[in-house]
Amino acid sequence: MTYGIEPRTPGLRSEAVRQSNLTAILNSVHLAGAMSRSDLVIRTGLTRSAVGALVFELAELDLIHETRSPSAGNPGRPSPMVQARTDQNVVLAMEVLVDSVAVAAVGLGGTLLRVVRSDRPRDHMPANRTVQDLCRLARQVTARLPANCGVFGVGVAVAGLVRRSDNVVLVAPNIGWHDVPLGQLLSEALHLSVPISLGNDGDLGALAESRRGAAAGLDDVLYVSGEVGVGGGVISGGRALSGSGGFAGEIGHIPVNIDGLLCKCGAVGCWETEIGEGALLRRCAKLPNGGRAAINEVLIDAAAGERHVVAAMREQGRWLGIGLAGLINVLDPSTVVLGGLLERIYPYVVDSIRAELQIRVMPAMRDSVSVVPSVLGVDAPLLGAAELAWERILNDPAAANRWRVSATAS
Amino acid sequence: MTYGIEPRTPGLRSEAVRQSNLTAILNSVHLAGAMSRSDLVIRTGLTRSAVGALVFELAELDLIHETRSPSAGNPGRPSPMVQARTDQNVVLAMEVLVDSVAVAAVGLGGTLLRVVRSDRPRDHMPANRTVQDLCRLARQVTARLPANCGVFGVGVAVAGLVRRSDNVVLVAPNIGWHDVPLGQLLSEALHLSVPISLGNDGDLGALAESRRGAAAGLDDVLYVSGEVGVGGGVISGGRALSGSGGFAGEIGHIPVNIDGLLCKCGAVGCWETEIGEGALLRRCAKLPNGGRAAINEVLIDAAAGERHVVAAMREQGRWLGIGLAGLINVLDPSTVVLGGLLERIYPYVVDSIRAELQIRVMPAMRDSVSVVPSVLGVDAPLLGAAELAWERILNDPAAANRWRVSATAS
DNA sequence: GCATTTTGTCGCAGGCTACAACAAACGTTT
DNA sequence: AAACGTTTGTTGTAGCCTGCGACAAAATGC
Repeated sequence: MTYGIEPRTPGLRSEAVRQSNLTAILNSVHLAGAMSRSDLVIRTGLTRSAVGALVFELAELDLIHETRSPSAGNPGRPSPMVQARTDQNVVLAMEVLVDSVAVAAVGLGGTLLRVVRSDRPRDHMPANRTVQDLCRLARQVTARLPANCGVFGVGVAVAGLVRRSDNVVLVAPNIGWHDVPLGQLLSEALHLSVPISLGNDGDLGALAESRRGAAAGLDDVLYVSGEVGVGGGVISGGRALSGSGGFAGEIGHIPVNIDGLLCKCGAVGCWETEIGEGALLRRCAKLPNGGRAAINEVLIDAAAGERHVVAAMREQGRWLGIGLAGLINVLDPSTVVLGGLLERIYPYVVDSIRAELQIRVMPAMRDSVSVVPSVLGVDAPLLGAAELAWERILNDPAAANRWRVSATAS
Repeated sequence: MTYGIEPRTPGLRSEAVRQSNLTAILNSVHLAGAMSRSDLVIRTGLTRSAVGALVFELAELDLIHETRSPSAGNPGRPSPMVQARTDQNVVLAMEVLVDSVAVAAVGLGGTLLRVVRSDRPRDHMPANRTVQDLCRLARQVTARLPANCGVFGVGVAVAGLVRRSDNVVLVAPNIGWHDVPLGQLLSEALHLSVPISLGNDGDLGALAESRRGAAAGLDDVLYVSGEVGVGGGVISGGRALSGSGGFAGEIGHIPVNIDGLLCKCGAVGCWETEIGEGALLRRCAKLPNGGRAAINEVLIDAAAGERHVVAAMREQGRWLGIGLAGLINVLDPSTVVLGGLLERIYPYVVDSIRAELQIRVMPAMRDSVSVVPSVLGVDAPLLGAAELAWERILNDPAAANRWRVSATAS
């Protein structure tokens, strides 16, 4: 349901059709999993001969392969299954959060092949230490990949504002970074001559949940992730909402309580001050800097039904609902996905959220929106970073061999 | 600066290239005005021969025509100017606001050829009366069109929530409508066998300002229009943000003042209660229902520098800034366009807005966003409705003759 | 084992643009 | 005024890509 007017359209040459159709096929098996060739014919609307040629080309590129489909009992010649060559085509997905870093190999098709996480203190951390950590984890991951495995790129989810044009982390307040050229540092340290793409962890979490998670296949998704800070991302019309500088989705700092508390950002009454980790600990009379341990205590108390913790959760949910209501009125998502800390407290806050939405969201939208917990959990940003890294290949599969690098060469 | 991953891609046939390239040419002269054929070659990246063939086809369809370009003093063979046949190709643009209706003929290229407005009381108005009014105005407009003029469609901007799939106005609180099949009613009453498209006035205002107004050519625009209610629209990545049901952009009801006033929508502290017409009148100690006359008085007082009106404006601006800050943090627009009442009070509120944004918007965005008044003024929703009506032709120019209807035939 | 159904394959036709060579129309220079 | 250089429209050929129709292949069911 869009105003389908296209923006400035550059001219197309006839080869663009081939490229677009290769993308359609590869994207199908990447996102929807293995399917038969005749499924692809239906999905794309192309003819059997066209799909045949396209599948052949992708198989030549070693991106997909065909297998005999198990006879399903139908009459007629069986159509071979087309599936992504997951284990021979991977990207590295990395994650730089406030209190952890992680590296994973993600196969074409979205399979998480190997994951290595490493917790770290919440102190401010110099960038080169982080780069060293990431490289160490990356070596652990690549060492265990099969010999004939090709690596196509690196995607990095960062808990901060990222300038995508040159892969610089402009600000990562909770990590203490400022104008860190993370892309360049990684590229020099990794010894892997593949393209590196950075993205905001909230944006990439949203991407992952809308592709493979709680909102799989949905085109209008709001993802809210409460970690130390509150981040999020918006998928609208199937595309990530990026904004003019790529900074869209800074939902932690929408003003919701004008008479509220001072936020780390300098303003008063940001949403983060009411729904962040600190707010929950405050309401439960715990030390606001108690970190993960304190949160775990709170969750245990909540599960036990402790009266004042349950009340704190209700209040937390009320503020969650207030902020969500505004966002829903602006964005009209079909689904709101709650991740991070918000996923963990979901059962205790969902009722107060729904009550608040019932009051504050315009009727047409309040009946259609659903609020659900994340299903990808902590893996969401990693899987989103992988999607980001795959983008180049998916948009031009014919050029795959130009980007493929042997995993063991590093 | 987008995460350029495309959503589900259907297969393309080779004719899609022609269609896309025709669109590129027609869109160029529609949006950027007349330009030479060699300009089109540069703009599209196509070859001279391809552009030649495309321009020839569009001229055959009577959508564009070529004129000898005035010799610019350069050496070389002069390139003919290509321009839209504005006066032979029009759409009807209609507008249903709370206290006025309007109809215009808008030529290809966006020229406002004829406009007829009609004010009306702010009472609730039955839909068939409005339809009659629109038809009367439409006859006045079409009667004065040239004889050989073709009409391609009707676009309607409505101050309410619109379901675009079947052109039904779900709710228009200030007009008192509920589930009105306006598209169907108009289609029966107009006796014009052209497609009708409805859109929300805020969304269409945003579209117009981002195409031909204060944010012309910009891809990430937030448009806020304070009329009786507060509406708005978002252009993101060059596309109108629509949301899952097409209801996105209901920015009047984001919660900003949790201890504030009861809104007509039933919630407390909606933005509309702080920046709407009623809020301004309240702060100036006027009757909240004084309507346009009272607003005019306030503006005269403000221009005269009356102390308490200026103070009221400052407070109005502060709340404008608070709400805008949240929206900017979420959407990262390059430009915020203020329309309707907000355009008229712009000079008196802009400083308080800027001050508030300075505190509340994240650093990376606050330095890049600009807040400007509308340049299309009251015509913005009409011009947006016209863009909506042109959409079909722009996306498939070769089918133009299938949709063209003689203006005098009605 | 034969009919039926479904699907892959092959050759030809149609549509579209790139490319290169040529022609046309301008200003400039001699 | 004529020759020259420059820019641009035009024309014909080649290359790319998909649709279409006919045929072959591989399954089920009687």
